[in-house]
Amino acid sequence: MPKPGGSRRAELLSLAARLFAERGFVSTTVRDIADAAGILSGSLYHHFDSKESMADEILTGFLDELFGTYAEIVAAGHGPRETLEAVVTASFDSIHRRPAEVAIYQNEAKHLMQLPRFAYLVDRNAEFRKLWNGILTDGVGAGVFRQDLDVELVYRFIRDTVWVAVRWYNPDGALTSDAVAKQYLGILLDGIGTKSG
Amino acid sequence: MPKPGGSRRAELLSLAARLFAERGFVSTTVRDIADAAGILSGSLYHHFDSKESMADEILTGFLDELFGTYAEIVAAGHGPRETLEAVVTASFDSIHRRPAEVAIYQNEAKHLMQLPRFAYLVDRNAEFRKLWNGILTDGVGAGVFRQDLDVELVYRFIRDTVWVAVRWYNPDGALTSDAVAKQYLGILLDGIGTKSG
Amino acid sequence: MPKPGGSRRAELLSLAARLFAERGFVSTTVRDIADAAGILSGSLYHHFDSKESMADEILTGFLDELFGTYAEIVAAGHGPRETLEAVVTASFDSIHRRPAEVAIYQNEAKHLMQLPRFAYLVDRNAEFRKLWNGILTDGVGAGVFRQDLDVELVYRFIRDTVWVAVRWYNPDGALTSDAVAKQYLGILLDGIGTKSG
Amino acid sequence: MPKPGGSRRAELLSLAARLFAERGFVSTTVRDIADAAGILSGSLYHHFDSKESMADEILTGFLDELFGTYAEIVAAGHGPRETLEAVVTASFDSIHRRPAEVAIYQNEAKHLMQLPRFAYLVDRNAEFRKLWNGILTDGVGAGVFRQDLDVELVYRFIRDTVWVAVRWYNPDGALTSDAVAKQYLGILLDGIGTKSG
DNA sequence: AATGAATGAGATTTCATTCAT
DNA sequence: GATGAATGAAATCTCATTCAT
Repeated sequence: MPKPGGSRRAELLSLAARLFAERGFVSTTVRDIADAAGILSGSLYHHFDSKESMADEILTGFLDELFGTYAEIVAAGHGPRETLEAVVTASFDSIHRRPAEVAIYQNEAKHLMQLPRFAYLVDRNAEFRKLWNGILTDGVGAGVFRQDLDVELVYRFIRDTVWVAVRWYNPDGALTSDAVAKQYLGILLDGIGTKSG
Repeated sequence: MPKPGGSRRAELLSLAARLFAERGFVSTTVRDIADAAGILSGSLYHHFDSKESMADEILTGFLDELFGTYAEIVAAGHGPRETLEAVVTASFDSIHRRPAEVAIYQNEAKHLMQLPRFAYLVDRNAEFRKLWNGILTDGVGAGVFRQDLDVELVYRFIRDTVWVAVRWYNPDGALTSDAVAKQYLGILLDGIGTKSG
Repeated sequence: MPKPGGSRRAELLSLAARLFAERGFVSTTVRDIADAAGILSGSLYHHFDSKESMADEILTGFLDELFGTYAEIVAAGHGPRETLEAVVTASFDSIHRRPAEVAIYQNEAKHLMQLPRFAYLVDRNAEFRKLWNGILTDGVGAGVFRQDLDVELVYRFIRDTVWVAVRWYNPDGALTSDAVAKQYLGILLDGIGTKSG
Repeated sequence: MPKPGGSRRAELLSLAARLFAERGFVSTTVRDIADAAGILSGSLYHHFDSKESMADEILTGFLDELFGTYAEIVAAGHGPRETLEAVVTASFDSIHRRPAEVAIYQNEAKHLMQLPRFAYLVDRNAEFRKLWNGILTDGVGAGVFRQDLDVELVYRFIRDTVWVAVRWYNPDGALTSDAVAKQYLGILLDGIGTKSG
């Protein structure tokens, strides 16, 4: 079980992530992954001790990176509006750079979370909620966001809209993740209606 | 194979829908459904000829109803803003009334769509896009929505935000689907920012 | 369980025979038969107590008739050659009149014979062999058939060639079973070679 | 899925062929085959992807060999009588060497042929008919076979008689396939009747 | 005579995983 | 690092049969 930075490991994880994202965790067979890697399914077990552990490693790596980025943004100490813009932009950027990982997180977390080994997903969810909800609450308190918002509801709307974009966002397309973020923030902050609408 | 319309069939479909929504289509076993119904798994095949055909029937029924409602709204002939409000409200209402069906549509359509028997999902998607995109385009043309919108992008944001709500909306909770719709439309049309923000 | 001459019974047996002949006994489901009769599979059990008993009744009826005919031929007391011609002709005729029954006998007897309830098939086989083999032996003894024949082998060749014809003989075709019998007897008795061949 | 050619595969196919021949394709369970091989039924799927594909491989292998032999005979360029003798003898020989395969071809082809994957059986049948029918037609034209033969009928009689022999021929018995062939050709060419008969 | 619902046994197949080589 | 063969558990599905109504 070669643990440290084997590049073969990384390749295999990347393949697995792509397949998990495309077909779903349960529907992706160990043989699918092995086929994609050009080896036999049994051979995968020289690298990982289970299919679950692949998903685990994929998610852990992704979440560590994502929350690291969030931490940096918070550490910068900007106001609620700028912070919101930054986390939204960073989130769309993570969709751009790690689409497979985001998709797995989006689609599988709910089910995986129920397994003890994935308990950390529950914690990450709580952490995530605390961060985003906090930004909104601060913003309402600071008067930069409307006073009549149901913060919890707005939090959910934003969270879902941002992450679900992984379903259609194309990393190779003309529309950059920054552009998507800008458009979304425009709508979110000012609405789609005209003054007269 | 009893005719569609038998009440036992409907009961079983309802149970299946709930389980498919909770655990996912692939992870729900035929035995799970049979257990829930208090019969043996083989007995289900007296009513349906496969697990797939259960999903088929669930989705067909749901989509027929949903698009029927949409058709009525369009037929009413209101302006873009009112029409948008009506379809958003109707969509949240369908989440309220058919949460399992919406969840299945959200979570499984992408995979099921690839099977020939579910080809109609592709058509429904196109129909859906045409309707919602059309409302937005009309609204921009009529000056009730901002001229600088990327309509396709806004369409996706709205679509995703509305439907993904099925993940957290609780039909038995205090927050009604109408209230959710109102909040969302408020944000969508006017943004969360204050004038001064 | 209506036993005596119900015409519904006869209809159902006829349907079953056709299906057993076409698809094979094991591959024909009770539901196939019920479908063909326009009733539900459970309803068949008002007429017969099992799928096996249908096959039983079909075979018994057919064999009684066939061996009745053979008995009449033997009772006529003709010479070996005429008797052989008569049983061959009668056999092709039974293919004409009862193609489904013959096909079942041909294709399923080997397997059914192993079940206790079909033990009579073994007896019938022995009876059949005794009759045909006897005719050939008599013929060789009487000098109407060649002295150098391996009677057992010739018996098998004739038996197989005649009965296997059920696979291609078409009761509705232009070629009558009598014509087929004549052609076959011509070949059998005189060969296909020319004197000079 | 190991490449065709693995020796384990060949062993398993041979076992399967024997069982298919004895019990019939549908009545032979995958477990029967696995039991005979001393492994679990699921393990068979390491080598073959379905029961059907086993039958497929068995039949393909057999037919390739058989038609190869026929091609050699035709290529030898003998007259109709010698060619007929050669193909009949070769056919009885194939019953001797591959009794299981012949039995499967005899008993199951009719049903398997209806499946798309076994469409080649239809082609082989046509090829077979063309060859045998051609020999007979040539022979009638050349005057070595009687002028009054219904060639199509004779073709069927010969075909059936030869192949159906698989039902009783015993590869381990005293009667060799060559002896059977000689007896049959004797009857076929000269008849069983005496000149005076 | 038939329906509608179910049983229960067993079939084929899937697949993560193990392990000797 | 990989192969090739297998396990074992569980999945979907089939189907003859039963039985209350």
